[in-house]
Amino acid sequence: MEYNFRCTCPITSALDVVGDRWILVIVKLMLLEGRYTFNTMKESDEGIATNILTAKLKLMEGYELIRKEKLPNNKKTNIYSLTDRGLSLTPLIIELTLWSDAHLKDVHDTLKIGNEVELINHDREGVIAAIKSQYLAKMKDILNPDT
Amino acid sequence: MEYNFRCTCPITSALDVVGDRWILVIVKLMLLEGRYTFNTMKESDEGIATNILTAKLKLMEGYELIRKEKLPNNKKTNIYSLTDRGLSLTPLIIELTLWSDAHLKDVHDTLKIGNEVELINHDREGVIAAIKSQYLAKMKDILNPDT
DNA sequence: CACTTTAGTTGCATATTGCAACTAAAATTT
DNA sequence: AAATTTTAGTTGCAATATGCAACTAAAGTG
Repeated sequence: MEYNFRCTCPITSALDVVGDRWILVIVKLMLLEGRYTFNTMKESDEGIATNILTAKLKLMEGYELIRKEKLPNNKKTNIYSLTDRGLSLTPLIIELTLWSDAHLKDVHDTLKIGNEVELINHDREGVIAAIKSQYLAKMKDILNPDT
Repeated sequence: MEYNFRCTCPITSALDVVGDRWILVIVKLMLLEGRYTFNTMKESDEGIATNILTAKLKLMEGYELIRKEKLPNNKKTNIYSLTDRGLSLTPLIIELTLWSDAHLKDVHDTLKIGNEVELINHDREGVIAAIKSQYLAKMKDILNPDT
């Protein structure tokens, strides 16, 4: 994978990896909406085009943010799952949620915010840990139905 | 300002505003590197082209992430400063720093990380508050030299 | 009054994103 | 087992964003 960093700054370098229009959206689809196949991702509200989805999934696999595998009994469906590296973007997702709640409600009238913000403000670390462990448990169940 | 949101998701909507290659980099230049004029920003390590810088500053002003003003005694130099909305992106910047430290050191050998990560891990909220208050004090000093 | 600084603009090339239609293999239905 | 549907893409083309390099105009400086 050809990383291409603009400079030595850690912040800019992180943005060289995840600073685009789609990667963090895809992380959200996987982490918070439980989507783990190509088709369920393409059917999301965001309406991502299939060529873009293909390209971004390939890129994210190269960056080791996600993994692509198949179940033993199905040669067709690809299961995409977040790696630890991808999962560790959870705090970023959390901060985007908080920023939206604080700053976009007035300019975006159909913005859909539930009670996540209160939960996060009450126990940020707990929410992050819960999201991660629920994700891992779910994917383990999908990839290792027994055990 | 014509916001254009893909859907009702708060995370995706936040990315509709700041999810590009430059906006958060510019926030960093202002917040952490003390740059507040066009020329000092263009001279940063990131090497941003002047047409892009012009376009992004205009966009950020439209989004009310930054403000553009002049000092009374200088009709030439524009002073760009972060609004509260822009300043509240600080936690996002912090998380990008942490993610870089945890995940890019091995693939980016010239990545420059100091002791920020320890400070953040020791007192995240304190670091965020300190960055914000130092920024506000500095800009106040520049825009209101007396008082 | 010449020179430099500041903040851009302009023209053009390349890269990224987006749309719509199409495809091939695997799985499912009849 | 043949036809249909599902899954995961690919392909061609248009539009938008990013990048490079040279240029400019107004303001400030020596």
